[in-house]
Amino acid sequence: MLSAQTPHQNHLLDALPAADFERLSGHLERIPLALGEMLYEPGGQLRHAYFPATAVVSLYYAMASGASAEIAGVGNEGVVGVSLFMGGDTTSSSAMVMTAGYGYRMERKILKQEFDRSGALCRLLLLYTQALMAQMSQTAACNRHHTVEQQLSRWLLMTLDRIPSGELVMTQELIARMLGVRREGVTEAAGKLQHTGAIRYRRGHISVLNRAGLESSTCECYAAVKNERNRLLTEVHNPHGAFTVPGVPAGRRY
Amino acid sequence: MLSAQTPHQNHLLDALPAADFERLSGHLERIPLALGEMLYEPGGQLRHAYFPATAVVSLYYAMASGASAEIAGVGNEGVVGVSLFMGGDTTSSSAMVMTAGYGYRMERKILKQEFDRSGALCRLLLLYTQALMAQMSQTAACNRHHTVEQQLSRWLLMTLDRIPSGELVMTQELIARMLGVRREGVTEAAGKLQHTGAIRYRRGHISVLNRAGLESSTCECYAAVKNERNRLLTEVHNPHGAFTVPGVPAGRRY
DNA sequence: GGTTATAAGTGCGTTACCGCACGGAAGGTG
DNA sequence: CACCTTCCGTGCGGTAACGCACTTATAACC
Repeated sequence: MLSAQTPHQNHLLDALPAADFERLSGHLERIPLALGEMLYEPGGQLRHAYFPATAVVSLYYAMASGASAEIAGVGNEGVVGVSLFMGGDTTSSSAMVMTAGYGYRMERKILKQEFDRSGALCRLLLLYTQALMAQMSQTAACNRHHTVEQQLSRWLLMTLDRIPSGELVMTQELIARMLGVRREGVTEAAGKLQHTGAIRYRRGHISVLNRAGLESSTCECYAAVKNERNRLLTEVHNPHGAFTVPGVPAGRRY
Repeated sequence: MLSAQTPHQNHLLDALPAADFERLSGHLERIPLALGEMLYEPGGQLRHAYFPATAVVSLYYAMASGASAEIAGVGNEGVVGVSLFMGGDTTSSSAMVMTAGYGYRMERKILKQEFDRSGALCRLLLLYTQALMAQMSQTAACNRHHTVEQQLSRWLLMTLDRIPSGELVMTQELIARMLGVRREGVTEAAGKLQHTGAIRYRRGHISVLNRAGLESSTCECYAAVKNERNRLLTEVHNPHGAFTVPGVPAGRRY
């Protein structure tokens, strides 16, 4: 379980006022999330919500043909399982761990209870859900109009923003499934990015050498999603803002 | 304003228990919605939420290049302006009336007040928002994998489900902008559908002659969105279910 | 009823991506 | 070290959709 002194590194949890956090901390279970682990599948009953810390999770839709497409990614900025508090309990999409790491999970019942208190967590969850919708919208538009190279760059940048290091453990095959394109298409696009020096590739590992290079290769969608999230969740990125409780040592939040 | 005896024909409003509806009816303003009318634009401050009755509204994203892509459609099953109660107040997408008709609008402040009561409307709005997210997800996946003809069929079916008649007043140009494809692409796809006898086209009017034909031309996405919406909002389509208040004449709801 | 704006159809070269079938390389395993 | 699985690179024909230029039709308007 989680102590108030631990830097837990999920922005939503971090943004909670001390009182709310104290009430919940005993119900937050720190768990490892392994690459490829399914957090939920279509129609399955969700039992927990997951707050990623160092892990990154993909929400994607699997078609009848076997093809798939990522809807949105979730990392330390958000939570997996919004349908728990939205009331639907499950979804028609799937959630898979794309970058191994750890996170915190909370039981469905506890989350619902807390949500129904209409307190800080409720407000944060709703705001995050709107940010998630913005990401979904952008994904839909991006799928329609942008090239594989642009989308790959976007995907790398968004994942990079969610992990502590500059290295992604990630096969092209998996990226291709998420982008909903051929594996060869990813190979080709990644080759171009490697050629310009933006990334370096070696068998399941991508090192980002030049962020600016990626940013110039991507489409407007990356910035659009990021801006909208910042707008909606400023206090989450600014923990000494509205939610800071007087008397709490500055060092409590990182 | 709206009397409780009026069949208002928005499923969310109709699903409200009598007590909740009474409280709100004075704040619901029946308004015409004209083709092409913008209900909101990116970053603009929303002042009302709109509950379409016979009108159909498109939520879409406009890219810097001028290209656009529909994110989701909203008709009598939903509400335009979820960001009002989600807390973000505005969005990065736009909302335009695609089929003229009428609807009901409610002031932002009133909606927020009611939402914060955590009553029936709150619950319905959250469930609808999840259904909207499912639609967005499906749009993203559909954009990635399906042909223009499949998407056109889906689009026609979804619009058809939201209007009383079998005739859509709609130019190919506008459909193309919403699907994010070329106008010629729509011409070609519509030509095929007309050839098989599914629809009939004449300068800005589409008559659906054979629903089953459209359904066989579309992808799984149409049924997926519809099923998920039914799952989430069953009581909305079954007004004599959970929300029916004893003592209210059966004829009150149509 | 002739004019005009708008909507819809057509043709053609171009392009991005697909599907498939390989060959080759990296890295873990016995 | 040799092996073998997994991952990555490449080539090639096929195709859906694009961009552009243009014609034809339809309805509305004076």
